[in-house]
Amino acid sequence: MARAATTADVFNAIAEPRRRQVIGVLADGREYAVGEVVLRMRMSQPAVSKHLGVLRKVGVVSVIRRGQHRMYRLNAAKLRPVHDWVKTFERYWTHQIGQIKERAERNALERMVSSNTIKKED
Amino acid sequence: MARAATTADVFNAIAEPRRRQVIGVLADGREYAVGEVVLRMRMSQPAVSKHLGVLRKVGVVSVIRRGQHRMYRLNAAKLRPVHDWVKTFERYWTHQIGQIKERAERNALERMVSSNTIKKED
DNA sequence: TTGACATATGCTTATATAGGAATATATTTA
DNA sequence: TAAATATATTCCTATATAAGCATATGTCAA
Repeated sequence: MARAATTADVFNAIAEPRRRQVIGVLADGREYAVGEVVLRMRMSQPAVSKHLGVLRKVGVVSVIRRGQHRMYRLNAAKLRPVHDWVKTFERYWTHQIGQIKERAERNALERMVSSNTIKKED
Repeated sequence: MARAATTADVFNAIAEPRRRQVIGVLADGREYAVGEVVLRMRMSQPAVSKHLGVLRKVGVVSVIRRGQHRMYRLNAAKLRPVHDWVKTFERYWTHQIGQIKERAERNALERMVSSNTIKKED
């Protein structure tokens, strides 16, 4: 089995740095024509178009046509699964780091006691 | 240029669902032997070993050898770049959604005015 | 209609998977 | 030493890039 497609889900889509950069351009919530994105990034027009295409397929951006332009807009809500998933680890670096470390070590000891490494003492 | 390696950075490493699942097992901060992870997931031992290998290369997990076991532990701090990046979009779904939408539309209108679509009226 | 402009798409190439199966490499125990 | 146990590694294959280049498609303007 090969790697999942970049369009498989948001996690895969944002794995590419250039794509996060594109998202960064749209981050102010305004809509941008492809050409405007190209100007703000050091990338070719086809490359930008393709990245926008991936982001569109996963719903992270939406498009509407206006004249000869295609206006792209960020649909930040689609980033929420990433946010929610990684947020569950917030506690590991938000203050009480010491406490958490301690608890982990205490638990580790607990497990050692019931591990086969020490089964001799049974 | 091909897709970046899964070991290129955290974003690529966590793109794989199975890998997030492995992280989920280690999420309590305790250390786990490979076999324990295998038991908690419906995956072969080699598969788990490989995923752990990727996570180790990007520093998301650390290993220590204890007897014939390899104890893996989550190093959640490495997930922080993901957290920090996606956190900047929190405002889009945390309350005031209406306001933000409004602002975006107002800006969109502003841009329309100076766009060539309406240049006729010049 | 013709040309200028904006954007998407097709093609090519090098590279990297993820998982299964088999096997190698410890390490412990009898 | 041999068997058992735990984990890593190798080989295999189908699949999917990302970027550059050329080109197709669509739209506006004169």
